[in-house]
Amino acid sequence: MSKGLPKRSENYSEWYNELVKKADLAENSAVRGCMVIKPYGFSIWEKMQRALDDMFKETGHTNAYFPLFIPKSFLSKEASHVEGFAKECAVVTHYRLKNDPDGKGVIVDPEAKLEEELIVRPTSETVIWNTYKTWVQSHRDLPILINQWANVVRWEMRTRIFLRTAEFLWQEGHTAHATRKEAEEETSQMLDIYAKFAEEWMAVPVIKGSKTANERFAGAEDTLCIEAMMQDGKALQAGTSHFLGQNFAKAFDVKFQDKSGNLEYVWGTSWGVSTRLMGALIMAHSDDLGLVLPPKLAPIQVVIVPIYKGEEQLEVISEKVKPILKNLKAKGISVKFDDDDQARPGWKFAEYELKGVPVRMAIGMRDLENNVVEIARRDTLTKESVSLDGVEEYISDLLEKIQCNIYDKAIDFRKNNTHEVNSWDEFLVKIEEGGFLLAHWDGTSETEEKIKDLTKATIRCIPFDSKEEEGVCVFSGKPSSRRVIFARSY
RNA sequence: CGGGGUGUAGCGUAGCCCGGUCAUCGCGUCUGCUUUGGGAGCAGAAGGUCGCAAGUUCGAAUCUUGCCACCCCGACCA
Repeated sequence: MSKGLPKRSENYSEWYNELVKKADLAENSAVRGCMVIKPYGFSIWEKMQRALDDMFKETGHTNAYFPLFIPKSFLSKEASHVEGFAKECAVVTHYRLKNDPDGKGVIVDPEAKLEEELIVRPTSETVIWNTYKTWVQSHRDLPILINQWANVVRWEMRTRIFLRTAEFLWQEGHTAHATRKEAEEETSQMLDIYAKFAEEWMAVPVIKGSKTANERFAGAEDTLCIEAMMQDGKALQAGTSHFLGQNFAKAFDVKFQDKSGNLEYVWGTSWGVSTRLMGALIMAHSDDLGLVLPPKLAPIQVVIVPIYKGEEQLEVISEKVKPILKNLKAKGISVKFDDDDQARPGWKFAEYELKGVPVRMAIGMRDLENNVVEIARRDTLTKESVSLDGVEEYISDLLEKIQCNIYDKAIDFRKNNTHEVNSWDEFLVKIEEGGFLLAHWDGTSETEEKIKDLTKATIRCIPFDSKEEEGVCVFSGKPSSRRVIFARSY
């Protein structure tokens, strides 16, 4: 482990790449655009999965699994859906290899060509709706509330670890309902869950809103999203929830008989968050010393570093630490006692800072004499001496404080980097400074496109909470009734 | 797919312009002793098809050509 991370202020993306590697979250793999998620990184993802999965279950969803491969013909059934994904699909054409006749390794057996080529799922709407068709006949079969945890593949031209990889892990919820209203409610309920997760677990404040037509999911009638701001001022879409209308029901002929005996098309939703959230988590809180993890998602919440000379002192300290470990664990706090003799305290301090462990306790003979322990916070980098009596309570309160503090910090950052702009000149200046711009927009795709071409900024969302307000489009001067959020994004 | 860059020990690098004891240095690893309150010190040791292939040459990490991989910037996207 070499020391030192690039500075965020000097090269943000290099800082990010190095941090991901040095904190042992993930690394690039032999396959271009794909990543190896390492144990430390994966355990954060597992914590995210657990929290989200619990929330899905609480709202009546169950998990299931649909296949990785999709018949090519399925993709072409929903016109806009094909258009959205066709350019980035991996295609399976053969099912067998054979030894190269020239003796060099293996080749694809030309004899073993598939009759119908298979697409590696970029998302599963098509297989799932093709299945729902057989599951739904009556209104009694509805709603269907299913989620799956899976990997998907989108053949991206440019990839970035966690933020955009060719293969990524995610969950995709796919629900079917009898009424438009119910499907719409589901769509917004799931968005609320994502927002709650982002804010309460990840400590990342998000803005809820809907996407413009340009940014909408291919195949959806409406796409809702949560948008977060990263420390470089760029926006990151952290989750999406789609109201599919009857688009997929019509494409796959999914009908049900309602109470009065009429045949109706089913209403659908789909919603997902991915390992991209790992990128959001990293970029929202971390600093030049390494990761800063919210306690609720930290694989190790507290690390105890003994400071000692010789076996005997370590013995004494270990004895004192034992009940603390036990009590913290009893409170559901994950704690590690690092008595590894191979590394010195200073090295450990730096290492756990790099890995974002929220609380560090250092305990040596000097502390024992005074019945105290030194407690250091990762988020503020402050240290203080705390009495050993009732230290477990103290830690448990501190973890909550840290969770709140990093959320507050992120919210302040967003506030300081969000600006209302009212003229095109102002827009051009502010967009270079980064952050979110609240501006009036005339509602047309043409204007949105032009602004994107000129500034690389897109409309991240039309926020739900934006107030009705008369104004004129920042670009075209046409009338507008509410502000939207413009930003450069990941 | 365009434009730029990089490829030398597990990791990070010097050397490349101007071919010849040049394979450099740091981290890490191993051994021993001393250390332990912010990335330890000393002594010793191991570790390399210089991305791959062909060519030029008496001689190639260095020059030429081709290929491969990765990174950055664009087009595309969660």
